[in-house]
Amino acid sequence: MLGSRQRRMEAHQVIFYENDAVSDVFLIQRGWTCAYKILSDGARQIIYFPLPGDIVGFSNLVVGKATTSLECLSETIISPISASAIYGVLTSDSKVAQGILWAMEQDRAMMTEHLVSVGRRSALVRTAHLIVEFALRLRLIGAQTDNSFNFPVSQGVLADALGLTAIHVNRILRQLREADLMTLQSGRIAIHDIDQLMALAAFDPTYLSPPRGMTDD
Amino acid sequence: MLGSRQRRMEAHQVIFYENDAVSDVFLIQRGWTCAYKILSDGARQIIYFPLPGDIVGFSNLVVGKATTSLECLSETIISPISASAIYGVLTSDSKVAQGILWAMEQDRAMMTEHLVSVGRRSALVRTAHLIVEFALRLRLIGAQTDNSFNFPVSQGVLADALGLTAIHVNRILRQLREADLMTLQSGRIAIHDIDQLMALAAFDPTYLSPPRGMTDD
DNA sequence: CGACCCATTGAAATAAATCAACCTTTGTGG
DNA sequence: CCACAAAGGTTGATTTATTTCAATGGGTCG
Repeated sequence: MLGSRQRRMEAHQVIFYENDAVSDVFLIQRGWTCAYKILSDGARQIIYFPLPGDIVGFSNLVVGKATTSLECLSETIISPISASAIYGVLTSDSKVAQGILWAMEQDRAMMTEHLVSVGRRSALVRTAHLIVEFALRLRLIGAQTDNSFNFPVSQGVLADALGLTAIHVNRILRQLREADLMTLQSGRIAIHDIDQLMALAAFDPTYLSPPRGMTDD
Repeated sequence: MLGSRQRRMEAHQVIFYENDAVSDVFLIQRGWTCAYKILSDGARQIIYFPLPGDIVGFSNLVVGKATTSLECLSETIISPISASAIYGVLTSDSKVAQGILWAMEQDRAMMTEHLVSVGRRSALVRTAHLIVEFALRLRLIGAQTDNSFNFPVSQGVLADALGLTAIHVNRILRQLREADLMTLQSGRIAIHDIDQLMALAAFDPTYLSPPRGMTDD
């Protein structure tokens, strides 16, 4: 079965580095990770944050090596899936194939939003947008019951995701706190007013939900 | 055969708008296009520029509607490919399936670079990077023989791609011109020093080339 | 000819980065 | 258990990149 093999990893461990020879794809079973690139000047740009349920590294399949690095932000459980398993599935079970395509699309949709954020949203709106995305994704996978959740992401990491400096992220978080929208404290986010936060971010949640007929609803 | 049906479109025509019900995917046969999103404040973020040989709109397949808009920048020829054709191909011909996965990856790789650009590269470097990407892609598809090429992209459009204002793009282009690296004039880019331009952009071309065993080399 | 889009340039304003300092928490080794 | 280092967080002052505002000129198309 897809994803039966499991590997446990610690925070700050790297699942793969850019350019590593990997053809496996990884299903995140548990924990927070981030996919990023390092520039020649050492700057880092996080591309997106794979969470449980996400499949990461389709690039590996096609290219035979990793095109981004993937690092654990918390203790994490992953299931490697071999290239041949994926190809096998693509050429036999069309229901599963559709699921995989959906995962690819999910991926892509988040990258798209991310790009829109970094290119055209102010630091404040951009940050709010990412936080809302996290909250909704966690709700979708059932990892968030009340309006708060663990958030093993330092302000520096957040900065790399948002294309900002850690210092500026800190100031933005203060703004969000002082506006009573949300608080980030000791590795935990508490959302005080999700509606206002979504309004601030002009957040359109449709890109996060699977299409009709995909789930059992 | 995939891509035998052809549609001709004019510059500024829109192939599909975000949220249009389309399940087709499109093979660009000829011309320049751009995929973008419009924000609620009217700002536009271009996600990437599909060129001939690219397949656009895998999202359509999975979601059943377009997740970005796709517009022609020049006269363009496209071939619609139905969802069923894609699925059919995915479940029979694994050689073609691999090609399609490669196209998806290509897409993704360009988006990644784009995101890295907008998040972490200066306006100058970012602009240079995009121009170099164009030059190399055109060379790969055989559409560029000497060191210049048609470029039906206004400075405003370029700005939307780079997350800058048209005015600033203009100033950046002046810098590139005055440094004798490249010139953009009346819809044509002339590259004077590709090596220096690539050095400036810290351009790593590997993400543009198909993997070993994919082509006939 | 007039309208519109695109390109260009200057000056002023602003968002975010950088520089610098200090504080808190966490983990580590003596 | 304390001392210390290391990482992360907070805040202020200054600088810089980029935007915004404003104005002008060149094409092109009806």
